[in-house]
Amino acid sequence: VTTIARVAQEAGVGVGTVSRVINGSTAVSEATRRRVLEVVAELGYEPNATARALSTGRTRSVGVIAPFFTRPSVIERLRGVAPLLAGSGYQLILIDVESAEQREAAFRSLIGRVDGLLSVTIAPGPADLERLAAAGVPVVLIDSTHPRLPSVTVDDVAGGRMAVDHLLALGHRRIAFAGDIVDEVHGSSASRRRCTGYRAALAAAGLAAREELVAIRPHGHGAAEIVEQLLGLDEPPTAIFAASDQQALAVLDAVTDLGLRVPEDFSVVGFDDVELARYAGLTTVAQPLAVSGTRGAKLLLSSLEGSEIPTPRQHLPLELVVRDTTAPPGSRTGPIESTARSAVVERSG
Amino acid sequence: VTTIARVAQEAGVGVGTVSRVINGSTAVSEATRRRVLEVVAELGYEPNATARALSTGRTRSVGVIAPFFTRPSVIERLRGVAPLLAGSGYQLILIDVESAEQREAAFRSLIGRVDGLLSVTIAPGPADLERLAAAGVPVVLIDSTHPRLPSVTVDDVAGGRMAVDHLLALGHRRIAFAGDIVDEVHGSSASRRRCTGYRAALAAAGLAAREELVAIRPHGHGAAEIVEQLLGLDEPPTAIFAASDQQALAVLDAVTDLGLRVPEDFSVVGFDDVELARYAGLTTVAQPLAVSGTRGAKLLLSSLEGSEIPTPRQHLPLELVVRDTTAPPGSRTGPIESTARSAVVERSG
DNA sequence: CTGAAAGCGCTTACAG
DNA sequence: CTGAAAGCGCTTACAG
Repeated sequence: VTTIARVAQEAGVGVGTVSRVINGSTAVSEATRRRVLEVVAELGYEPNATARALSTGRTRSVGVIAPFFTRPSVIERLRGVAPLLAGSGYQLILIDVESAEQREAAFRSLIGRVDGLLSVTIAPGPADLERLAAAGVPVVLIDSTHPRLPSVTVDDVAGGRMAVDHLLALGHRRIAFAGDIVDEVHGSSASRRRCTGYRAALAAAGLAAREELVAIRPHGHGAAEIVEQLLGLDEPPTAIFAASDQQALAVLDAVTDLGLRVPEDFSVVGFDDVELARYAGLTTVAQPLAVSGTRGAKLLLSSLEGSEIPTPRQHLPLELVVRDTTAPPGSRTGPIESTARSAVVERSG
Repeated sequence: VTTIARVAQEAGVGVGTVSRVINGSTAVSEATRRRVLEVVAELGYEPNATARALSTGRTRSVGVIAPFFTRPSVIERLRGVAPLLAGSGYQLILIDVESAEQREAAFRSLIGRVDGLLSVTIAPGPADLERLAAAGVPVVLIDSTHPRLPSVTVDDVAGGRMAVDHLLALGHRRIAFAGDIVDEVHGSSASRRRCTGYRAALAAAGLAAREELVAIRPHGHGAAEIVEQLLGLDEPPTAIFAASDQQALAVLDAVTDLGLRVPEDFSVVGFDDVELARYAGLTTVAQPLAVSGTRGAKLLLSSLEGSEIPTPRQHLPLELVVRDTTAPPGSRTGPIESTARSAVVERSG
């Protein structure tokens, strides 16, 4: 591998001079500049980014931390950040967090590796935050907040209310909630906030919250189980609000497998408005995912440039998108028949 | 920020000793080991990855290069690689290529930044390849091949044949092809190979290829235009094979917007079997995307460990998945009516 | 305008 | 078992 020393030798100059022409310093005579550039091209020299980073203290890359970054909602956020980053000359280091240990390691492993951090859904703990601050690494949060960090979020509580208000307006009275589990890996308190909105909407309608209608599961898993359980109740719900489209889509599948028709027999509302939701015809609370990425990236880029951030805590609007999975409650009110139930048992077996 | 020197000073030892305990060298007395570890914890010391990389020549990270990595098909491939990489302790550096310049810079920018490279769809050029080889950076290709590089691919030509054979078996005779444009950014010769399969299937059926039925466009764009053009022909096609699900889905939308019913009036076959395809009920040629990522990652990890790679060129199986967008050709044979056409004009205006 | 040298924060033979 | 020192490949004051 050709190094700067090799180039310097070949061009008959000092390494400092080579460094200067590479970095576009003006203090170089046109003649030497030309000669050095010639040698660089000839040798196909490319400066070692690691050495450069160590020397300058700048890595020219930003880290993006996200739990399960291949989830559709995260990807749609990334669709917003990638172009901005690419345009700014920063490299994108993606840290996928899929376990508690990875979450633990994520923030510390990035110190000295990145100039800035974009953290989706999860936020650094106090210790990491201090380290990050000491290292001068700006952090921007997407889908979570922190008293001392810029963030771009959405009003999840209001979103939850929107979803349930829609169901209430259709005439539903027994409305279930399917939430994502909140653990240290996912850290999705968004699900919890949406549940708060769910409860608030019910309360505002004068309806008592019924705990047997609230089901919390790891995201995307156990939907069949949830549905089976809910529909097995003496007074089964006629509709469900899922804290994410992923969850909602899984519920939709499970309900359909049970032989119920959506929305005639059962209504489903999701959250996010992921691309899939459109194809599935899912009624959902839409949040501008790509925009959240763009905004987050912009905030980070500003911090990186040392600019003042005028509005460090940005809120994005929510919108209810009514499609084909919600309707007034149908005639079916009792528990589902045994044949349908046996279908579930088969499935989970 | 605390450095190794600070820790050494605080612990009253040399930096070499600190380094040794951090790296688990056995040649350290239990007493000093304990003391150093104490100081490390107390100061919250984390070794600087950049300095470490420069010193050892190993970055402990691998680069993944992909054009438009947020495309569903690429994401599904990444779903295969992320867990493997995370499990191996390698960091994932993602290089999104969205322009010719980025493609140009992608490979060279990674030298000295990564220990290995996973390249999706695009392959390094001769110059980059040489540099990579000189730097000792192993490269593995996914969805493309190179005489000197390990790769995991699929038989696109055969896939194209499968799609068209299906359409032929249904009775279609005028079958169009919608391909992704092949440029230096995307470099998707997959589309071209699938077109080869398309032609081969037609030829095998004794049908002449009609060039006016072959449309090549940038992926995901211009589907409406393609459809309008095709259906405006004197002898319009009754079916289309799209080189990707993304393309197929766009075609589907365009056809539906024209007031045609799918599959009664028009059949559509895609390629990939992306998650969306299932929800859209798209008939498609399924390729194991996640598996391609897993295999690629495995190959790379093996190279990184210096192991011999038994089968450097892996082929994954293809499978036709028949869903709701294909059926025997219906009665509609003439050009579409003017009312329907005006709808298109509106749309593109 | 240019070279020699120090320094970035580690690791690792080399002595002892 | 441990310290001092060289070296990784750059950048950047500092002299000249």
